[in-house]
Formats: sequence, C-alpha cells, structure tokens
Amino acid sequence: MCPETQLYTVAYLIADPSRAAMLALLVDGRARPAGELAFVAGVTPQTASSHLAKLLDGGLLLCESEGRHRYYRLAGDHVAQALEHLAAINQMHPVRQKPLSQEARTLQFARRCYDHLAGRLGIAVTRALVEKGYILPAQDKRFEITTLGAEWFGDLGLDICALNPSRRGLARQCLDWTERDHHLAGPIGVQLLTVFCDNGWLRRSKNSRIIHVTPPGWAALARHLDVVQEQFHRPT
Amino acid sequence: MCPETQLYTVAYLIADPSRAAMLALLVDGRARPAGELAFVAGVTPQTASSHLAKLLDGGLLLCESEGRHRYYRLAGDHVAQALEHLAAINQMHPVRQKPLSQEARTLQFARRCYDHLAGRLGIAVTRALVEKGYILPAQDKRFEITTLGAEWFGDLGLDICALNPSRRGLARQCLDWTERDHHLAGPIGVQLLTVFCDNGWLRRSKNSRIIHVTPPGWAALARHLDVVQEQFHRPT
DNA sequence: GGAATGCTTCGATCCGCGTCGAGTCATTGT
DNA sequence: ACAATGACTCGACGCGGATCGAAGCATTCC
Repeated sequence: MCPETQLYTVAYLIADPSRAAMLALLVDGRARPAGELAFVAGVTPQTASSHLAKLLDGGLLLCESEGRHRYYRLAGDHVAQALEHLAAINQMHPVRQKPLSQEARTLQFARRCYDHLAGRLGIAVTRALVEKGYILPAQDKRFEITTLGAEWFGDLGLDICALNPSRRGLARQCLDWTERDHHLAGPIGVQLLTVFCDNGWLRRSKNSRIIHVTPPGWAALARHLDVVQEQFHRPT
Repeated sequence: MCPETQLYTVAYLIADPSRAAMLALLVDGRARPAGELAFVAGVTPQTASSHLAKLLDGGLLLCESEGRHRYYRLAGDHVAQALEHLAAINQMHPVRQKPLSQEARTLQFARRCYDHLAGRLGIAVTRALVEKGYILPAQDKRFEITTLGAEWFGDLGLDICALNPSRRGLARQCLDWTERDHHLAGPIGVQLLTVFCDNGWLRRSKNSRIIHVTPPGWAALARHLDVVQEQFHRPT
C-alpha cells in the first residue's frame, strides 16, 4: 500500500460498522473464514470481501488460504492494542451506557483475551498479585516477577523457569477492553489461566470467550489472593 | 450523544483528514483556539467548528472558553494513547512538531497576551509567584492574592489597592497558547508587565507580541523569583 | 456607543463509499 | 466431468457527511 499512510487512513478502516464488527470478533487473535466474518457483520459475502480487502491492504489483517476457505486474522498485537485503546475511550467519557445483556455482563466480568484471563476478574487477580508482592509493574508495559512471586507460582504448579519468554518478555501488561486498567498477559498469564482451569477453579466456555468461576474457584481465589465474590457487585 | 457508543463511533471521528490533522496537533496535550485548528486542517472556520463539535460530543476533546477564544484540548491521556497506537500501525512516528522558526520559538518563550506576560516565561513567573506564596490558585479561574503577595507587589511599586478589579476580578488564570498551563492575567497581570518594563527588566517589541528579557531582568527574576535563564533550555 | 474579531448555526451542494446483484475464478465432492 | 461451495470482481445505486456561503452571537477594541 501507499507508504505515506496517515493517521486518518487507519481510523477510516475501523470507522465502518461492518469492518468494526469483524475486527471486534478478531481481537481474540484467532483466524476466521470470510463467510463467518460476513455473517457477524451482517452483510453479504461480496460486501465483506470488499471490506476484508481494504483491511488487508491497510495492514490490519493477515490472510491465510486453506483449501477454498480464506482465514483472516489480526496482523498482530499492535492492532489489538490499538483497538483496545479506542474502545477504552468509549468507556471513559461519562455517557450512560445502555444496560448490557446478560451475556455481555458475563463477558465483562471474566473472559479470556487471547489465552489469558481478562475482564474485571482478570484485573482483580492482577491487582491482588501486585498487592501481595508477587509481581511488580515495570517499564515498557511489563511485569517483573518477584522471588516471592516465583515461589507462589511454583506452589501452584507453575514452573517459571520452564516457560520460555516471548519476544516481549514473560509477563506483560495488557490493556483491558472493558475496564480502564491492565491485566496480566504474556506466557505467564497464559499458563496461569491454564493452571486455574486444571485446578478446577475456572472453566472456559466452548463457543465464547466467557470464563466461569466454580465454587471451589471462589474459595481458592479468596484463600490465595483475597479476591472475594462480593467485591464484583459494585455499581457498574 | 447517542448512548450506544461503539468502537466504530470513535474511529469515525478520527477517520476524517481534517479532524485527524487537528487531533494530531493536539497530541502534545496543549490547548489551541478553534481558528488555529481550522488553519492546520486547511478548512474554513465554520467547517472546523462542525468538526470540533463532533469531537467534543464524542468525548475526544475538552473545551475551555477564554474571552472570545475557545481553546480545545484532548480529553485526556487515554485519547493521546489511542492516537499513538493508531499511528503505530502505519509505522508512523508519533506526530512530530514541525521545526519552529526562530521567531516562533521566541514567541513561545515570552510574549504578551493582550497586555500581560505569557509564554514559558509567563508561566514560570506565575508558578514562582504561587510557590513563593504570593498568589493562590482559586475557584473560577482566578488567583487570590495573599497578604505576603500584596506586600511583595507593593515593594515593586505596584499598589494593589489602586487597581480597580474588572468584572472578573483582579487576578485571573489565563490559559496559555503554547504551554499546557495557566499564567497570571487580569489587571494585576497587566500592571505587573508594566512594572517589569518600567524597571528595565523586560522590553516589548514594537511590531510583534515578543517580549525580551534584559540582562538586569534575568538578575532580578533570579533574585525575586528564583527564575533563572538556564531552566528554559530544556528540550522543546 | 459602534466596529472588528472569533466562533457557531443553518442551509444547500456535491462527492465518496458502503451496499448489493450479477458474473467469474478456485477448490472440493460425487 | 459436472455440480456445489466459498470467495472475489465489476457496475450501479443511494445515502451520509464534508464542505462552504451567509447569517447570528458573544466578546473585545477604540
């Protein structure tokens, strides 16, 4: 595409309801075929195709052909980050949101972002980890893992040393979609969610990003991190 | 605004070249009058006004009326962050300021605003007055003059009691054009500049709003207010 | 007080782009 | 091979919105 890309060029790509719906579905990082994206956007396949071509050209998406299907995915974390930051503006300015559906509120409470824990629960857990002194917010949107933290993770069956840090480190700060705060991401975030699920504390949904907390899960969260169910009944 | 704010709503606001140009100019956090924003966007004032109203309504900008000017600024850091993340997608650097001319930089350093002192020097003087306890920021964009301050102004040959307060008080906070801060305005601000010039500390330019500081002026500023020349050599 | 400046509102015009129907290309299944 | 499926291209339509001229308000200057 034209190298002289301007700020409004990218925004323009997100500014269309159909394209935004597609992008919103893709923020979890997974790839989907064009037809599914057309369906969620509520447009015909040919319209969707036009949109996807634009997004591809604009560098927001990547495409992968697989048989007669073509799978689209976000071009990278930087795109997801930009989308999250845009969404955060909506949350900020004091306009009364419409009452959310049950599913939306559940999604807002706990969900997975890529494959780590997000939503109010994700933030609460992250805050607790910081307060307990297990992790420390550091430069460049990272967390530093303390020796105390490494020990705690180890007790849970999560061996820090066994993880190989990604390009951007072991523990990252990820901006949350619904709340204006960060939650724990990176390899250790992924592994933490896995351990929580293996312990029977959390449970992933099959067809959505919703995360459920089991009764033993609440007990464990209260025991380990002082995170209790009642604190999530706060207004909005 | 419509309560049902979606992702594309915010993106739509940034997706227009004119609006993007304005936002790009405002990412430094400083406030600018509508006319200047119209100029950088390359549109007429009425078009710019329409855009600014949309951005205001969308929660991206804040507005502050100051005399017959209306100063617009970003609604917060979260907006700047979102803009930078968007810009990052095109591997474009966060908006850099065009290099300023010599005159522009001098103007940015010290000038008169109506007939009081503005620019970085105006802000530094105002800050010093606050730190010394001579004036206090008060409600409704005013300053309160302390007894200690009245004494100090008197020593300079500026009789507070001889001034008749305008409709909006004796000492006002005036939003600065170049910096993201306020400087001292109102009758006492006008009189202070007069006294500084009478003392030979400052000198007005004939055909511009530039204010020059004389060598004795620097000495006096350092002696009275701890304002020294070196502090203005900070980057941009 | 009247003139000038800065900004906004209203109304009208015009272009851009999202949309879909029809047709084409590629892959898969029978 | 032929049909079926998934996706892309082309062309035409129609609406939304960016733009500017003219007029209206508010504030400041003289």
